[in-house]
Amino acid sequence: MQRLNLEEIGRLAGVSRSTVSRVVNGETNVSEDAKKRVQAVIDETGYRPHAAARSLASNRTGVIGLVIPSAAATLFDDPYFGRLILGATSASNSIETTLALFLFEEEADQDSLTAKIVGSGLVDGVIVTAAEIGESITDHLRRARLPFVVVGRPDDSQTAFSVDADNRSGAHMAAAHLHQLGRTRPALIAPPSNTTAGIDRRSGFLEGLAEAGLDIGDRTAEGNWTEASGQTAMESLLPHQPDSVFAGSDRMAVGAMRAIREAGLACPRDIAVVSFDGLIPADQTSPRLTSVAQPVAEVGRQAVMLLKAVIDNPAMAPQRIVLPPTLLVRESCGTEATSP
Amino acid sequence: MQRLNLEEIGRLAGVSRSTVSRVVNGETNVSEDAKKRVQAVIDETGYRPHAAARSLASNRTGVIGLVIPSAAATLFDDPYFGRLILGATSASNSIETTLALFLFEEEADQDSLTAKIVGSGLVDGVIVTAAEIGESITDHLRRARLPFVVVGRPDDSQTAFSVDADNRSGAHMAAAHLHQLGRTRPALIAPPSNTTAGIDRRSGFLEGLAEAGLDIGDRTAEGNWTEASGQTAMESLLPHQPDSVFAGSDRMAVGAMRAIREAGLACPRDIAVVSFDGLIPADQTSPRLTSVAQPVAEVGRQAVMLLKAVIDNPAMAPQRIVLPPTLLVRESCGTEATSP
DNA sequence: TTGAAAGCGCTAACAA
DNA sequence: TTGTTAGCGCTTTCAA
Repeated sequence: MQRLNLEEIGRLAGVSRSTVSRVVNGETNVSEDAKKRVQAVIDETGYRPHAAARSLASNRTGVIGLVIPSAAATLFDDPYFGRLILGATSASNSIETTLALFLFEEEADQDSLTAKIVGSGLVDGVIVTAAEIGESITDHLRRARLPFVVVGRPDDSQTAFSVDADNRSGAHMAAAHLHQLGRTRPALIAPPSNTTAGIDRRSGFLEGLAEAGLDIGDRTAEGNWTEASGQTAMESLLPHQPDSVFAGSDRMAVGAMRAIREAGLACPRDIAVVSFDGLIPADQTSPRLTSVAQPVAEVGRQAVMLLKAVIDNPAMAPQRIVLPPTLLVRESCGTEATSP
Repeated sequence: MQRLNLEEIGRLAGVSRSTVSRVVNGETNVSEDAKKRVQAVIDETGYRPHAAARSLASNRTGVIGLVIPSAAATLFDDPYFGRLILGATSASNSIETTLALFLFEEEADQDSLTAKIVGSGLVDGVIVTAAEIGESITDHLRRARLPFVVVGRPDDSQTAFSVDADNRSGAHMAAAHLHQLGRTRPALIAPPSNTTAGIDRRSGFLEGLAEAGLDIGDRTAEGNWTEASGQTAMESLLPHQPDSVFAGSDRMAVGAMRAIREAGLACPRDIAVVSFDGLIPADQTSPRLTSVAQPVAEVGRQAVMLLKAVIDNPAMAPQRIVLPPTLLVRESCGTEATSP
């Protein structure tokens, strides 16, 4: 079984390899007749262009990288990255490019992997998930002139391409929801303030509160995304007698609900809970969690599409795509306004 | 900024491009002196070989594929694939190869994606997760003579390379554990019988029971991996008054525990629960779930290593690697034997 | 609209 | 131990 090549297809179709190449690449300057003959031979033989040869000649690999930094071990405990990968893969498939995954496990990996990514010409561009503020990867990429798109909010949204969920407005919605239901003593379990998502969710929530004429007082604590931290935070909040709480992530909300239960209080009666993410299956909590759902897969999809655009047109002006979250109203906030 | 190539490095080091190539590829027939000079230039310039050119000349891409079939949307709700990807990526990084991800979302994708994978010469080999019995992907791969390793138990373990957790012995351990704790009326929530993992876990459990002189009676039901199915199964089991249950997956166990709780029974007092997977965080259930943990990341790692071996030595004899699970004893079975 | 020909950066067989 | 040379399969001018 030997590999078919352009020359061979050309021979079978009675044209030169150049013409076959033109047909394969959908160029227009080919006669209908030639095109038809060539296509027939291709279909018949199942010919597929050789990726490496193509890359070498065209300087395009048809591969994009998805870079996920930081200790990934914990990352997969929540469905976020799975969803992101899913969306990105789906979009990649739809545009005939393949997705390569790069996980940084340790700090040490970062430099060597980055060098490998930019140096080998293996990818046409990369998508970088900006987990924490102050990444150096993007610097490397910029220096190497390798097209890249950031998922999240980059430090310099002026010069970078990025796709993000609208954390700010999502958190704002959560505040409005609590207010609508008549809650007057909201608390906040904020996500880490060393992440842009954390910063945006916190400020969006406070903004929403202010708009509703509500005050957070000292009913605020910070968690680190985990369930345990949500529980601890809620425990520290209980003495301040909140009647509702916004947890900056589903997992922290789960912890918070446990704290509420263990304190002998009821959710939503005593304390309404709303969270951010919308990633955990509805029936995994009781009562089912009301949450601001961010469109994670769609973020992945759009990131791929944006990256493709940048690759195809390197002169493109920086662009930031912000995708709206949706409020999933379930039972953890109740559905009727509490009487004041 | 123009790309450095072998010729250029050779010029700077005063040798031919062949010698540089030899140094880069760690061949031994190079004089110490030449090697040193070349290496110095490489370090200085940050030269990296061009992946595509290398592939074209050597017929090796340095890329392996990880193929995850079936509707992936639901797959990421449990941490299994995340862990697998993690292990595979980590191993790939350690052997200087990169991992490309191929997800089949729909049946339709399967053929076109498979054709793309085998036809384009994009990968040196692939790892296939065999979710369900009767895959046709492996047939394609075999026909194309593309090296592949199956994660799970392939239909024909005689002729294929595979890596798997020892589902059978793991389930066996679960049975022994229940017996040791003095439980005499065990029930089984079996995983789907159209998966090899499901078959193995069921038979391993029954075998363990038999060995302990216990009988399952009609205390058996089948789930479909989901929490909801575990709950339904447990509900159907309750009338048969089991004093313990083995759930074939963590998620089904969570559902089962909910059914137990909602029936007004206590776990572990009335019914001990042991599950398989060990994937969900311990404190996510109450009581914390006793589970047979399968080494998922390690399976991914070993699959990569085995694939590399096959790629490097195509004549290798088929090999199956089975990794032992470990019993995570927590509280859902109690820790002391119940009095008979 | 077509074909001829050069060359992408590398490996590997061969010769020296 | 080293260098020379011939491709790998494709894209892409350029000329016809």
